[in-house]
This record gives sequence, structure tokens and C-alpha cells, in this order.
Amino acid sequence: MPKRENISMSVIRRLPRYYRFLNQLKRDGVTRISSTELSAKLGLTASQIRQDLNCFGGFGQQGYGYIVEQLAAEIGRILGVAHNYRTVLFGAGNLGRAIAAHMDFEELGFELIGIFDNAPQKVGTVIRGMEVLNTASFEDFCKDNKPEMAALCIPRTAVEATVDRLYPLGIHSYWNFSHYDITMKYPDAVVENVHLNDSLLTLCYRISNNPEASHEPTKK
Amino acid sequence: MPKRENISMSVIRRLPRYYRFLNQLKRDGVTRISSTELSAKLGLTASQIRQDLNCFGGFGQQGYGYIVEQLAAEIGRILGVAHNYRTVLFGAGNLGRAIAAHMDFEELGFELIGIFDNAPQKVGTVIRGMEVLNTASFEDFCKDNKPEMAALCIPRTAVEATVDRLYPLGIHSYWNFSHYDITMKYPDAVVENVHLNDSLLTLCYRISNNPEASHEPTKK
DNA sequence: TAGATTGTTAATCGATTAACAATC
DNA sequence: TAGATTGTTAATCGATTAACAATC
Repeated sequence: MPKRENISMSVIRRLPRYYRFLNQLKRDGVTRISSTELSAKLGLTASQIRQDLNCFGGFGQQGYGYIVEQLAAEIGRILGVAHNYRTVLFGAGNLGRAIAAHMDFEELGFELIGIFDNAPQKVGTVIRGMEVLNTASFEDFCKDNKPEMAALCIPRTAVEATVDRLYPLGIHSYWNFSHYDITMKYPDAVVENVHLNDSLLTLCYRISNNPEASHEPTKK
Repeated sequence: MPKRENISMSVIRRLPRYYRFLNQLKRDGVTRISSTELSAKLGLTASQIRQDLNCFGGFGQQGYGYIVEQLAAEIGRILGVAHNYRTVLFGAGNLGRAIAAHMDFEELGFELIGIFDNAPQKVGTVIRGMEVLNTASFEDFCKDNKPEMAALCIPRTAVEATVDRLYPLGIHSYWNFSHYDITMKYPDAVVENVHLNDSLLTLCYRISNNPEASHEPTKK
């Protein structure tokens, strides 16, 4: 296996996009592509794409380009999509239910094996054909199922106690939708944050500071 | 009003975090803070915080630091949280309903004024005390309500046609949850993407390539 | 005044882009 | 072989960090 020592987050965050595009090309029946063609479709430079890919190995062929199917497979392997990490979801509120129902966990390297909530009125309800379990039973659940990742769709105030409980059970990876900063207390944890509030605020900033802003319908 | 010409996205994406922390400090009764104290709480360097703030003006006082309440207000003003941009939500599926119910639009510079969906079985249902309207009635709705932003919780395949419809109605800002790239066709549009799939894939990468990975419960 | 901390300039670091030799 | 395009090194650009003079 190739180099891959100190890949920067900038590179890592581009990989899913490459993966998505290549799979689309594959479905469209495209068999080969050059970095220049790919860069036009993605709005990047060809140089950057070649640099990014060469962090992991030489997947192309001089004078020819890249074989779409092969490159998609390589990136899939790099991302680890075949791992199917056993995943539990904490929080069956609006957001948790949407995430459970909406995400294609299986295509993205994860397998959703359990949904947990504290609230008695949520326990027993069914999401995506899966019964919401009581958080109280989580230790028992772990004995049989050994989850590896937890998606946290719970309030900020509940996250610390939840991670304190999950971390010693071997769950060291978190997809975190709250603004609680898990890595402050658990620097070894692998944490991916989704900060919807921050995302919306940056949009607000950019609307407010957009010189093009017209806020007026196009005149006919 | 101060400088503010060419603020980089790196800086803009840190502003919501500053804003959140400062509001928390305010609630905690903290009245003043130095860049060094703030940097410790945020896990950044003091230098970076001062550089960031000085993109917008000198909000501090030498030898003293920053007045929490005042700085929070300044950043709020910079972000534009008081604008309450009139917002419509397209798509009342799992994700759309969760976004409608879960987000505090009002605190984040937006006001949700309408939810739209094509599906007859969704039209008329109520989310957050708001009736889902038929997309067919959107032009009429615009005459009275003049929305400025659209949150798009619709399938990727529906986005192009939707933006083709909304853009001429004066809606040039989008909070986009699909993987359709709006700026390719509308380079002037202000677009904030939330790519949940990409987020999950980067987590997968980092779990797969984490040298610390044990995937084993802590021994007692 | 002395101490502290900002605002700002300069130095460093990292990421992107350009260039080109290697090679299919 | 000639043409094309990669892999990779070098140059540029931008972002972060360090240093310190200004000043409260």
C-alpha cells in the first residue's frame, strides 16, 4: 500500500466529491477521463486533482488518463466505504429521525444497527423499520452488537454525559450534530461535526455582504 | 463602517463560533475577555482571533481586552443576524421537516415564512405550526411575501428546475442540502451547501486511517 | 507610571498552481 | 515515433503564527 502519511484535511474533504463524480461518470458509461476533463467538471485545477490523487498512489497512466471504474474503486477503498462500521444513532427527535431515514449509511461506509432515545414516548416508535430502543438498555445492546460509531442527534447539554458513557464502551468515533466540542475532553476521538447553525450564519453573512445583492425579482 | 473588502472564507467560517462563545460568556455573566483567554477556550491562537476581528475593525482596547457584550453585538452585526431574511423551505420530506422544526431561524438571521412541497399527501400537513403549501402556488405566494432565501431539502434531480424557477423571482440565496452545484449555472447566487454524505464519508476515511483505532472496549 | 493587551507588520507555514520531465 | 497526459518538483499564493510597537 502506498504513502499516505499526513494527508491534510483539505485533501480529505475533496475525496468524497471525487468519489461521487466518478461514480456518476461510471453510471453514465464513461470509461476513461483525464485530470483536465475532471477539473472542468469539478471546477478545480487539473494540477490539484493530480496532486490529491498522488497522495495515495499513482492511479493514472501517462498519455492516457485515468480509468473511471478503477479510480472510483481506489477512492472508495481509500475512504473505506466497504467497512460498514456498526453505527448507533442517539436521539430520535426531528433531526435524528431525519438522519436515520434520509442517509444511505450503507453506501457511505456505515451500517445503522440501533436507534436510542431517553424519552418514553419515543421508545418503541419505528424509524426506517427499526424500533427506537431505550438508552437504558445500551450497555446490553453493546455486548451483542459492538457498535463502532455513534451519530449524535441529541441536545448540546446531553452530549458530554453520553460520550462519557460511550467512549469506555469502545465507541471512539462520533458524527456530532451539536455544538459541544468532544475533542476537548477526548482528543483521541475521531469526530466529524455538522454545525447547521454555523452553516446558516455564514450564509447570512454572505447575503448581508454580497455586493451583487438585489433582493428584487427580475423585471420582465 | 470599517474595511471589510475581501474577507476569506476561512475567517467567515470562524465568525459563527466566536459569536456563539461570546453569547455564552455573556449569559455566564463574563463582562470582559482577552484574546488569550478566548483562544484557550476555542482552541485557536490569540493571534488568529485578533487578526480575524481586525478584518472588521478594532473592537478591543489595549491593555484591557474586549468587552464581551459589545464584541458579541459587533459580530452579530457583521453576520447580519438582525436581517431576518424571509425564507422559504422547499421539500417537506424527512430532512425538510427536521430542518423546519429544528432550526432557530429567527436567531440566525432568517425568518421562515413558507414551506412548499409537490406531493399532495404532504400539502396541508402542519410543521411547526405552519401549513405545507403546494409548490404550484409559489408565484402567488411571492407576490405577497417576497422571499429572499430558499432552503432546499429536495432531491438532487429536482434542484435545477427549482432554482430555474426561484432565481427569476428574486431569490438568489440558497441553503442547499443536495449535491447539485447551483453556482455552476448561477455564479452570482449566494449558496451555502450542507453535504451530509460528504461529511459522513470524511468520517469514514478518518476512522479507517486512524492509527489510534482500537475498536475495542476499555478493559476494566 | 508600570503592566497588560491590543492592532499590525513581518516571518513562517501550508496549500494551490505552474511547469516539465517521465512515460505510456 | 509523435502526441498526450501523468507524476512530481518548483514557484506562487494565501493563511496562520510570531513579534512588537502603540496605547489604554
